Amino acid sequence: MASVDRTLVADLPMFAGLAPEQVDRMLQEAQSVRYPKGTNVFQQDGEAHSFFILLHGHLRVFKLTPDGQQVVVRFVSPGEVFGVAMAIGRTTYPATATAVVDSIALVWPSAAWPRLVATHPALAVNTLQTVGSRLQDAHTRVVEMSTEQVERRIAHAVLRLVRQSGRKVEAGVEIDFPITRQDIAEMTGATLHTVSRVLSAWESQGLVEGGRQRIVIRQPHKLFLLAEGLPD
Amino acid sequence: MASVDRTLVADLPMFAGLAPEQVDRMLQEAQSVRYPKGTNVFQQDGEAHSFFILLHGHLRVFKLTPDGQQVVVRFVSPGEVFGVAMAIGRTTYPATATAVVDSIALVWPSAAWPRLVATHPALAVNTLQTVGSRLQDAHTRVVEMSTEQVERRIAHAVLRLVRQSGRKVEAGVEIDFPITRQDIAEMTGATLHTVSRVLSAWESQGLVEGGRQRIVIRQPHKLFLLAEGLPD
DNA sequence: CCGTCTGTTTGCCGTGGCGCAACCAAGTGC
DNA sequence: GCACTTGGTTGCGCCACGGCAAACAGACGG
Repeated sequence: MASVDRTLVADLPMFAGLAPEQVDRMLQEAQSVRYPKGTNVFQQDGEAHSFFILLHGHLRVFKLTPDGQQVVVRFVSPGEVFGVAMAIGRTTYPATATAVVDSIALVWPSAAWPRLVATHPALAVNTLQTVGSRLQDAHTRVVEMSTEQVERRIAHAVLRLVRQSGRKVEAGVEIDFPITRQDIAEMTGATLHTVSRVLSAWESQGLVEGGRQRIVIRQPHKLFLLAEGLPD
Repeated sequence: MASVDRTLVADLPMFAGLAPEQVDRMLQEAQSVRYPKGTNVFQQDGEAHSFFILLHGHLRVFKLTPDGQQVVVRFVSPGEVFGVAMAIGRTTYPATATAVVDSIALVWPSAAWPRLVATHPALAVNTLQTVGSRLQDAHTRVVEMSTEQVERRIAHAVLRLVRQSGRKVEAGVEIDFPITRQDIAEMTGATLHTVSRVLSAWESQGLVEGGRQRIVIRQPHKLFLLAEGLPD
């Protein structure tokens, strides 16, 4: 097992309040695992054997409904903790996580969680903050889905992706992993068709420019105004 | 300050893993406060000075959008922890909590939280589980809003209310606090009018019976089938 | 007991966005 | 280089809901 350099991860919010030696000791218990593009890191309803920190790549976390529809819960970026099912009192994963590009994650056995939090109480506190902010995100999403129409929901979703994974390019800001219109649809409760129409409209206004699994935001501020429903 | 009998609250999930004396000591730091019907326990964007356990009554927690629309986040029932903004790393409350009936809550100053979790690590673990299950609820709601049409969403909302606060009466199961069609609308992302129409339709099928701020479910199983989209 | 207020019901109409279908374009594998 | 697959675009018709409007009924205060 290749040991992971502490300096890569010691600054993550997950490890706040832990002494460097403590972080080292935790890292020694973790494995670093590769997940090639398209593979599942864990599966909905599968036994929650592990929890993770993403080191490299991007994951798509989604729920599958009984009738086969997918709903994207979130995208995971490097540095984020995920798969903490055990910590929140579950024995199975509530969703599936798939690598959208080749990815690498640190993996701990869930069984180690109780001992780890007992030894490092800060872990529970840090995880509580992480889960708490996800709860707020989820509530924000509920509010948006309750009160906004599709175009604004899509705008909000795109802006969130920009904040989380925006990369500056010549033309503006690009979302730095492959994402389809279908993905955006599954994030916003819209259909592929509607998302496509909206993005096309934005493109013709010079707001964004698109491509296959690619979105570049040319005028983030304009998009923000649109998301907030303000006149521009 | 009236001291609260430990036996009333010691079994709550929040205090799991704490010794009786520890619970006693925590209770000594809490105040028991009355909130008459219609008053706010805390306000959205207000400073998160306290966290709470509801002893008696029912609260309606909602978010207000910039344009004045309300979205109900949840209803709080006796025994539940709420207002844990500080624990999840916020300095202000993300929503408003209003007493829908005369209510009583235990109140701790948020400032005491860091010391309390340091002394009783189990608190962080228990809160993590609570927040975690709320996160799952929120995700369930997102999935429902993304994939189901109104009638099924309303059915799911009503069934959740039944599970949380159902009281057996002669005619069936009644939701044991006053709730309006508008409330249901704000829980499901529908309008008052649509909710009213749906409930009327159910009533004419003998599924439920309604009244002013009152819903009695006469055939919970039928409603469940409807919620799951199964033929009956 | 009456006026008022708040919650509810119901009809009618308009429409946002979904479903379907056809077509197109860019990768990808052989 | 060509077939095939995957993702994207766009037109058309429809319908589930929302918006508006009007009327109603139980609760509450004076």
